[in-house]
Amino acid sequence: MSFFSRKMDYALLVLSHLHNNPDGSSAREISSKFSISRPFLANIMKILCHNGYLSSHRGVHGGYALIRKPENISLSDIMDSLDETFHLTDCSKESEKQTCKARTFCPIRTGMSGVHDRIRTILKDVTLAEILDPVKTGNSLQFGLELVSHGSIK
Amino acid sequence: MSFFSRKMDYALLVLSHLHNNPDGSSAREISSKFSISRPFLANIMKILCHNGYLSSHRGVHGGYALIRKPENISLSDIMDSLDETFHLTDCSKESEKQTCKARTFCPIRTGMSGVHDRIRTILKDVTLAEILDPVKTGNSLQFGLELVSHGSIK
DNA sequence: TTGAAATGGTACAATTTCGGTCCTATTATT
DNA sequence: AATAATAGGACCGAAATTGTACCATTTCAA
Repeated sequence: MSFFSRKMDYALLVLSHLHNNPDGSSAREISSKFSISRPFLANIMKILCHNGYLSSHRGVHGGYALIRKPENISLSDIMDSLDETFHLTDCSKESEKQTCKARTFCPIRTGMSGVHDRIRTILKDVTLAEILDPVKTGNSLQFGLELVSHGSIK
Repeated sequence: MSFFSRKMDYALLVLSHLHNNPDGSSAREISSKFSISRPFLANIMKILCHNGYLSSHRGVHGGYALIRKPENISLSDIMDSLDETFHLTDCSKESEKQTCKARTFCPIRTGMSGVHDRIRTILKDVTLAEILDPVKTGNSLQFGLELVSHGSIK
């Protein structure tokens, strides 16, 4: 399985596309451009709109437009909006009936929490702007270059 | 969903427990100590053994023992052994029929790759030793402290 | 020598999550 | 009036995760 769900991928695509099309676009247009299921994409756009990322306009020439600045949207924000808040383990979910019977003497709980925070820090730091233009942002410069030489995604 | 599967959690528990019990232990013992399904845990221990982390000994007083040093076991290693190699997106899986039809013009591929590498770096850097004793290792010191003050896992 | 306790291997079943569909209502444009 | 779009749901099938079962083999001890 992948760390990012398809919902998350598509949300990023939507936000990206709308950033490049300031006049807005429709679910039909985006689904066709990226060969994605239209109803599925529509669901995601509804969510993004509901969470304040997009403005919506009904009717024949309706559609969505991006209303939040990419610099102010973190990966963590988006995941939260999609109801996919990051958790390293079940244990790190705060609410929920904690079924783990070893909490009081769990030998890895503290150590795992450090890892949790390190990954969460990345997700909070990386913004949509950085995803869209990785070279311009200082934070990701090294990694953007590393990508090219390593070619971890081909 | 959690980033780490239950398999991964249990594997860490096993490795941790065996580190604290250098003379070895059995699946029965560990499953009972942590209130975990014995057959399920047994399956995981088989895998860990098969991948060279543990030595096994059959028979009445048999069991498993840790044979690799915690400092030489990264989270990434364990995930790979469990057949759960980290991928940020489907796109970052190299083999597999790449079904994404937007590869050539995907606006987020490069940016995502940077994030992929940053998380992968953490998973490769963090060792079992660090999980077991987060304060002693320099790398995680800051995060170990952050944990206490933030209390992200309660 | 027999039985119990352990691993080895593998197949199978239950459950949950994910990815996606469908339907109806509402709004806006032409 | 027709069409194209969003709004808000319920719903479903497939796949992954999680857990079980079974049987064989090894080892030790009574």
